[in-house]
Amino acid sequence: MGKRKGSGRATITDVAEHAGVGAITVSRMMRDPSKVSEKLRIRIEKSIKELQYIPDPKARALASGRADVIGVLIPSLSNIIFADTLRAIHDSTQNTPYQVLIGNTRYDAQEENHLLSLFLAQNPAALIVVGIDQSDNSINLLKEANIPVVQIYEIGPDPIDMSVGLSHIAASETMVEHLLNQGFCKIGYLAARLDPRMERRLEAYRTKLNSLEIFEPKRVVLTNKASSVNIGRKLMRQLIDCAPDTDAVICANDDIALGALFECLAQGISVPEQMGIIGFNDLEMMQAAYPSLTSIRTDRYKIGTLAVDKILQRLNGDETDQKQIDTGFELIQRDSTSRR
Amino acid sequence: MGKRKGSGRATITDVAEHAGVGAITVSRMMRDPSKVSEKLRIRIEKSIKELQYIPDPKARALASGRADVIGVLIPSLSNIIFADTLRAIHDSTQNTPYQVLIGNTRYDAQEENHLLSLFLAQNPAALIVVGIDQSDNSINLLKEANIPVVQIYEIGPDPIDMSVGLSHIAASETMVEHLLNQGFCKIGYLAARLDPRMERRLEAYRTKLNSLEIFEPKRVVLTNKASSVNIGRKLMRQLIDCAPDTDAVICANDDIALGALFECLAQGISVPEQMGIIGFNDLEMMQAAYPSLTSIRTDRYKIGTLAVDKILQRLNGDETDQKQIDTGFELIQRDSTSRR
DNA sequence: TGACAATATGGTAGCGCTACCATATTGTCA
DNA sequence: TGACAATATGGTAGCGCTACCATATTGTCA
Repeated sequence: MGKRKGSGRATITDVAEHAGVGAITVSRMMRDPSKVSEKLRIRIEKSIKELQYIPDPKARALASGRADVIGVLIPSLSNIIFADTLRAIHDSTQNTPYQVLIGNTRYDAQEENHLLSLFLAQNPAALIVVGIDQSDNSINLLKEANIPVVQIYEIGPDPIDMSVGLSHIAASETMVEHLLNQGFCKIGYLAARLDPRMERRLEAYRTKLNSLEIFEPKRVVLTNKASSVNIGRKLMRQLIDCAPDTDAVICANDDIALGALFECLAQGISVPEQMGIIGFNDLEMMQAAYPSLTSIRTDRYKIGTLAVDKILQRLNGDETDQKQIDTGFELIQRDSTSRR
Repeated sequence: MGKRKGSGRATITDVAEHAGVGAITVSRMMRDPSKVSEKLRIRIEKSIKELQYIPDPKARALASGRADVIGVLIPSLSNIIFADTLRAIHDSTQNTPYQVLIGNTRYDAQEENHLLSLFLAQNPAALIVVGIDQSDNSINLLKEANIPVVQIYEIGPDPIDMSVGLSHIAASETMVEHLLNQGFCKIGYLAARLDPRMERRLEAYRTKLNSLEIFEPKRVVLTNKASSVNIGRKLMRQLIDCAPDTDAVICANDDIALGALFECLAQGISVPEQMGIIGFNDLEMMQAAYPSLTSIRTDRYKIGTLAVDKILQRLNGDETDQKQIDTGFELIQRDSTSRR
C-alpha cells in the first residue's frame, strides 16, 4: 500500500485500469479523442463516467509545463467597467479548457508587477492586462514569458504583443467637438482620481480647447478621491461656484455625469438649456436618466471577447495578422447635450 | 541532460544546491521559517533572492494534496453587489498564500454544480458560495469535500458549514413597516428577474401586507428581464398605468429604484409626496440622487471579509464557535420616503 | 506478397514540490 | 558523564499527470 494518501478521487490510472488501457491513452483521449480508436474511445468514456473521473488541472499543468489558465490583471474589482469585460472573458472561455485567474492591481504598478511574477510562476497560457502603461519591469516579464499577451481598453503606438481597445484621445476630441457643435462654448471638465486613460482624455480636452483658444483652467475641477455619483455632485457644485458661466461639462465617467445631473436638478439648473452634460462609457443608466445623458459608448464586453478570441487563435497555432484591434467608440447623443 | 525541458525558472532544487542544503529544508523554510536554524535561514533567503525563486503553486498543491486556493462561486460577474464582496475577498486574502478562483454560475444551479466539480478537482482550501439554495447534488459535493465552506448573503436554518449574511425576510418586513410608519398605505412592488433572495423579500412583503389585509396583486409588477435602471422606469410606468393610486413602491434593488425615480421625474410625480420609493442594497448613488433615495444598507464588503476570516480561522486550526454570522442590515431613510 | 509508411498504443521518466521517515546534532537532567 | 529527549536536517518516494520514445498493428503500393 502507498504511504501517501491521494485525493481519494479517481485518477487517470484508475480509469486506465478500469478500461484496460494505458494511462497515456486515457490522457490522449481526453485531449484529442481523434487520436484514439473508436473502440477504446468508447471504453474509456464509459470508465470515465463510471468512475466520475475529472482530470486534475494542476497535475496536467505540472507535467506539460503549461497551465490552462488565462491570467487577467485589472485595476479594480468594484468598477463595473472592468466587470463587464471580465464577464466577457469568462463567457468566452466557457467552453474551452481555460480557466480565468483574476488579479487586482489596485491601480498600482508595483502590485501589478508583483502579481505578474506570481502569475508567471504558474505558467499561464496567456495574460490580459489593462492599459498601456505597464512598468518597464512588467513589460520585460511579459515579453520574456513568451506567451500571448493582450493589452486592453487602450491602444497605443508600441504594444507588448497584442492589444484591443480604443483611442481615448480621439474619444475626448469627439466629446469636445460634439459640445461645440451643439453650441456650447464654455466647456468644463469634472474628474476624480485619474487613471491613465482618464488622464489622456483630460489632456486631449486641454489640448483641443487650447488650440481653439477657449481653454480656461478654472473650468477644470479635479479631486483625488475615487469616482462616485456623490463626488460628481460635489465637483459640479464646485464648478458652479468657481465658474458659474460654464455651459457644459465633460465628465471623466458616467458616475460623475450622473452626479452632475443630480446637482443640476437640486439647484434648479436646467439640462441641457443651462448646462450640457456628457459622460463616458455609456452605462445602462445613462439612457434611463431624466433628462437622458449623452455619453461615449465603449464596447467593454466586445473588448473582452476579442481579447480571448485573439488568445485562443494564437494558442491554436494560428498566427494573427492583426495584432491591434481598434474597437472604437460611439457618441450616443441624448437630451443632456441636445440643444439643436 | 534531462530529456524534459523545465520551465526555465529556478526550482527549489536550484535554491537548495545554491545554498548548500537539502531541498526539503528550503521547502520548510518557505512555509515556516521558525523550523530552520537562523544560519541556514539566512543562507537560503540569500539564494532565493539571487535566483529570484518563486515557488510553483501547482507543484506544491500536487505534492501536499491541497491547493492554496479559495474558490468563490457567484451568480453574476457584472453585478456590483457581488463585485463589492469579491473585492473584500481579494483584499482579505492579499497577505495570505491563498489565491482566489472565481466561478460564474449565471444563476444556474446546474452550472453551479458543474463548476463545483471542476473546482473540487483542484483540491481548494475552502469554498464560498452565494445563498442557501444550492441543489442537493451541490450540497453533497460540498459536504463530502470536507473543507471550510461559507454560504454568503443569506442566512437560513440549515447551513452546509458556515454562513455569513442577513435575513432577507426581516429586511423586507422592515421596509414595509417603514413605509407604513411614514403614512404610505398603498404599497407596490417592482422587481425584475428574481434571485432567491429577491424572491424571499417579495414573499415577505406579500405575507406582511396580507396579514394587514392591504395586499393587492395589481400593485406587484414583475418582469423576467434582468434588473436595470431602464427596467425600473418601465416597471414604474406599468404600475402607474395599472394602479395609479399606489403611493409607494418597494424595489427589488437600487437600479430599479433609480429607474422608478427617473420615471416619476419624467411624469412630474413628486417624490415622496405622491410616491415613496425604497431600494435595496444602498449603492453609493442612492445618497447622491435628488431627491435622495431610501434604501436598505447591506454590508457587502464586510460579508466578504468575514467569510474569509472564518475560513482562515478554520484553516489555522481554530475551531469556530460561531458558525453563522448575521451581518444585519440598516434602513437608511432619505428623502424618497420621508413624509413626516 | 513483401517492403515501407502510417496509425494506434504503451512504458518510462520527469514536471516541482512535500509527506514521511531516518538520522545527525544539540540540550537536559539525574 | 551518560541516557534520553528535543531539535535540526536530509533522503526517498510519490502527488497525477504528459513528453518522449519505443513498439505493435494496420494500410498501401509496386
